[in-house]
Amino acid sequence: METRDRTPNEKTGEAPVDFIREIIAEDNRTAKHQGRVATRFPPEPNGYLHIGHAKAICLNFSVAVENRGTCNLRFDDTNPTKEETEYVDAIQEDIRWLGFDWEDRLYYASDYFERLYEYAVQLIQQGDAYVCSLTPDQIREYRGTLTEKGRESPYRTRTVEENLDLFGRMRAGEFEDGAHVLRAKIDMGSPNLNMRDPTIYRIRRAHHHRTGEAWCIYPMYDFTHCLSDSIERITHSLCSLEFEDHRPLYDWFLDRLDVFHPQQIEFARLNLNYTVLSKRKLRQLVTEKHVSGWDDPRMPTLRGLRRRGYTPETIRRFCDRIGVAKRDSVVDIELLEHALREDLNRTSPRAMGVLRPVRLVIENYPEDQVEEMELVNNPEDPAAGTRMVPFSRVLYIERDDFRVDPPKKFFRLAPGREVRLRAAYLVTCTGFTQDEATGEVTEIRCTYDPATRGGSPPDGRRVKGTLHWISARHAVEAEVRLYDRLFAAENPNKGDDFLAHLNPRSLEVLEGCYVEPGLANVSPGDRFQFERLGYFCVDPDVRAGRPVFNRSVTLRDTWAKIEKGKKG
RNA sequence: UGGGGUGUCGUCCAGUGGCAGGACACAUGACUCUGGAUCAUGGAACCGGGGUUCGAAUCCCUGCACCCCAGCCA
Repeated sequence: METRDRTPNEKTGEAPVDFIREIIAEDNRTAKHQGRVATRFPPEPNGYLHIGHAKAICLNFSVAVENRGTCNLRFDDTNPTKEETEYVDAIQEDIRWLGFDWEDRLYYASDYFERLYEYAVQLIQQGDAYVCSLTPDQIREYRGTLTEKGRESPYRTRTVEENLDLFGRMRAGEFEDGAHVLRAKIDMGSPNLNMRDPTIYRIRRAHHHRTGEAWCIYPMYDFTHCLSDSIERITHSLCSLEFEDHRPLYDWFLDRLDVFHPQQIEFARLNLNYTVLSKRKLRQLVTEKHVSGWDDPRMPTLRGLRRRGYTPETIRRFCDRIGVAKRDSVVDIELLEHALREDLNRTSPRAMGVLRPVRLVIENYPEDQVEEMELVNNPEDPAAGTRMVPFSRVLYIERDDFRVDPPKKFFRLAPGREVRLRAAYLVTCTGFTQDEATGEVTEIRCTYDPATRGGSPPDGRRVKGTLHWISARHAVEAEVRLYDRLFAAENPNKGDDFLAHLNPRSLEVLEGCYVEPGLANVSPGDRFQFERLGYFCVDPDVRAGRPVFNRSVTLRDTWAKIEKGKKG
């Protein structure tokens, strides 16, 4: 695994550690667990993993690796009505893609159902749990409110024998769904609602993705999670902030049962601006078809990011950079984009692609001549070598690269102006034709200077603009999908309708784009930097002979900024 | 009005009694056959009010703001 790059500490020169790594280091120092470090990533298989999960995955797995410890993958599958094998497969695939390995430590909370049942029996025997026959509404009513204490259930005083009998019959399927629940007997007067006799088992006749119909009672999260951690001898159980209130309960079960006691530590989950990360909202985007699926390149899911062209390295590096702390925060999406550019700049081969083509005719270039121009594949990586690209009399250039009436600081092509065609020749614009009705430029004409082959004028004259181009005769047609952020509002969660903030221009599909002939036979997942435009990734949707590219992210664009600034 | 948390540049993260630092973003300049990359420079913050101390982001007191909790979800 690559070295971490967290902010260096001035005094020690070492990467500072977050508060969790600090706690673990201290536990190692005091040999709390004989120096053993065991973490786990515990997803519920009821949805696809997203960038927020990546933060937790990176934390749990990295902390384990750094301490020569282990990180288990455990599916928290205690609610059969919501969980499906489709998700357990997808989750494993995504974690592997991210680059983490749980080796043979794949577990399911449902593996522990029998032991959990025995623990529940023990609780009953100790007088720490009872079967409650209140209805859900009554339970809620008895629970009290944030400011008022709760009242004890009339069933709270059932004898151990009666509870044992009832609980056994719950398991045996003698009761209707919802007729009874098993509750921990703690304190209805606790200011912490979680301690007001929480439900630990409910009757629910539903097909479970692993245990099938074997059970009709299922344990609740609070009971299951701490004991699963204990069974796996997890040393540090990392979870998000909203479980802070649950920690006393986590500890209570382990103390009452007198079993191995992991430490729960909470950290702030990731929030990203211009993004929603709640499973409910992501699901809604999919089911209501605001996106094409869980892997739509605009989705913050790992599958979406992958299809967009993100690399595992980018995501891991991003997670390293955002750090781990307890305060709620909203990370700027630009930091993610920066991580992507940084990675792709280093690794992506360059290519030329003209997205919105306009014909450029070189009047003094021989009609049938073709020259092969040598282009550098990656200036950041000399080992990537060079390639030959055909050049001829009729080319396509980017519509944006020509202006009839150029604004200040525009140093691309315009009537009378000279620019460089990348790695080819210097050309001077001699004229253009326009559509009479629309005013749209239909063709640009120019002459070239044969002495500038390769792009370097022998007289050393400076040319400010360099344009990318595609030889019309050799052009490969492509579809290009221009993606932008899915939401137009910085915080789409604000207000009661996040869909109202959808960015209407989050996807623009361009047909009739042209790319270098070398890109005729690309494969899904191949990444390129289209010079001067951005990073692009080949989509799985390739149709016969016509590649489809997704724009992962644009290049930083100083000119766009200048233009935008003028208008604003 | 109960309980649990959190407040440091625009954003994220450090700093744990001794010059408030890094990254992203922003701005300026250098360089450049990608208006990319790279390099240099700059502006920019300790929630408020008291107190302790030679010295406070850090310790104490007191306000304030924000987040989470009333599933038989996780």
